[in-house]
Amino acid sequence: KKALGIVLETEGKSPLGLRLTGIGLSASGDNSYFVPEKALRENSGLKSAVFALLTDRETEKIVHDGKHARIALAREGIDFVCDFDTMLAAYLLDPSKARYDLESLIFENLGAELRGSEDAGRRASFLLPLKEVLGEKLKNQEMERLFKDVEMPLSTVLADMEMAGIRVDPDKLQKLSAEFGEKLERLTGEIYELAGMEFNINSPKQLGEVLFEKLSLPVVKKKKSGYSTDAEVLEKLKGAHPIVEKILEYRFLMKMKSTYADGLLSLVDRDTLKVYSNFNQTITATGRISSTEPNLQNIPVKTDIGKKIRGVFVAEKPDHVLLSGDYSQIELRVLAHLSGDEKLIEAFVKGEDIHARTASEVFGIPQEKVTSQLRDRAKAVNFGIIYGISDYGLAQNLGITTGEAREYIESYLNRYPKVRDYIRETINRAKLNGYVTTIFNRRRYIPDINSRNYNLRSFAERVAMNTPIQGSAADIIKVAMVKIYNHFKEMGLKAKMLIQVHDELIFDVPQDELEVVKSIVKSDMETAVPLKVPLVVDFKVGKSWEEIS
DNA sequence: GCATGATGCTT
DNA sequence: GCGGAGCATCATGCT
Repeated sequence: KKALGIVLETEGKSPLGLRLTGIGLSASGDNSYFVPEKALRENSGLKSAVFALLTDRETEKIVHDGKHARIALAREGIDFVCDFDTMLAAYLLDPSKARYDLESLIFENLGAELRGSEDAGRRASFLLPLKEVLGEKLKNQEMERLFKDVEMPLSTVLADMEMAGIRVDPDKLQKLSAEFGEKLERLTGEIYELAGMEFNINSPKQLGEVLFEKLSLPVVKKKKSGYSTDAEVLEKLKGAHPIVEKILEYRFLMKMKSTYADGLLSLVDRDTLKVYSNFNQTITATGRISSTEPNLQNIPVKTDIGKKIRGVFVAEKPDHVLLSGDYSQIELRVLAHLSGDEKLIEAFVKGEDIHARTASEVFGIPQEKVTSQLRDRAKAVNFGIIYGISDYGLAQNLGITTGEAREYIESYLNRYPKVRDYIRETINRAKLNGYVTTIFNRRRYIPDINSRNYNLRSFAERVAMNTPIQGSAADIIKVAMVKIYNHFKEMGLKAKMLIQVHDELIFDVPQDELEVVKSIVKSDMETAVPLKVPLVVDFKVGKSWEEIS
């Protein structure tokens, strides 16, 4: 196979406004070419030759940011899939870096310094040598399969998700915004009345002065720059003055209006009535995907008002529905797998209520006698284990003393001894190697693990134990996404993957495809990676995201 | 216009 | 002094 480095010049924002303005090509060493926009706009022989090259099976296509390239070329009618994405390779080699721009990679790996004026052809000439260096490193670190079989194909899946977009109902959003706005106006007046003055409620500084100086409320917590006024503080002050509850409600409604109602409205495409999120593959240190503009991974779900926001996301057409498939307790199942703890494995094999089972174990009572309060505490302990437990954090979360929290943790680790072993071994591995890994050998460096600073070291230890769990769960859902995408394509289905929210996938599905799509998604998600425990996926179907939450 | 802190939303 | 991983908004202070 002949290798070809490709650098696209583009203008505009992805995916709708993205325009191709030039192509740099380099087949080997010093030979590089630049195809300007003018040549791409006319039906020249050059243009068809270049476009043919971009889909040539016999050419190994090397690109920096293949997802972006796929989106840019889709507008030109090209179904572009690259063979080696240097951005993804660099991300796997060190997922904690702030940026993965081509210029830095060329400097770091090849020692060449590019001046700003270099054209796309010249930049393309570095892609082949860069690929050699990064590819060799991936091979040495046993990440070739993660790269070739997971991340590379996933970038195609994500590109198509970004281009698909998600349909919203702007009228519904507009009404919610107005409703929030009216309530906020009323609250603003009431807060000014109770404060005896007007001030900017959105300013933590001014709010702190009103609460703790003018109204003399007790100071619960301080921040670097003064009083803390966060929700945790306000909850404690609830009984002290009627203004506190009003402020809590104001904060909540302001969040709903500014971030969700108005924020979302500003991103709706007026022609398609869709939002086109960016699913970023090289941001998180653990291997998760992130989402921006809009962030579709933090749409409210916990409150009734929040759920109304989800109600604005709808299926694309009248005869389509939204389908969600979400992994049940994937991180605890990954922990059961990684630790090999017999009792934890048994709980999942038997299909038990895992939090109730934990409560039974930790508090030493039969499962039938577990109250909802004890179950909630056990649930917090389970989260604590996943996030890298600290007695302080658990105590904070449950409103108990650190001593009690320490007892809960000890009890848990005594009941699940191999989880204790697993945590100890993981931290030791981090200290020895300087990094931890996931089931697919994804790697994260933990530089502070041997720090003499207790805080830094403790944080690093929590990161060391959390990353293999969160990262392995990310590996699993990524594999599932690639499988599902390929199966949809093979079967010529119209169903489209729209959103990934860490342990959940959302699809737009024509009604008449629902049953076949559901069975594909179920088997691909549940058999994505064989673990020592079963993977269980729950499904919901509805016309809006609210209905499937 | 840009960076940072405080805050709050998700999994 | 602090639970893991993110992103968006507003206020504020700086260039």
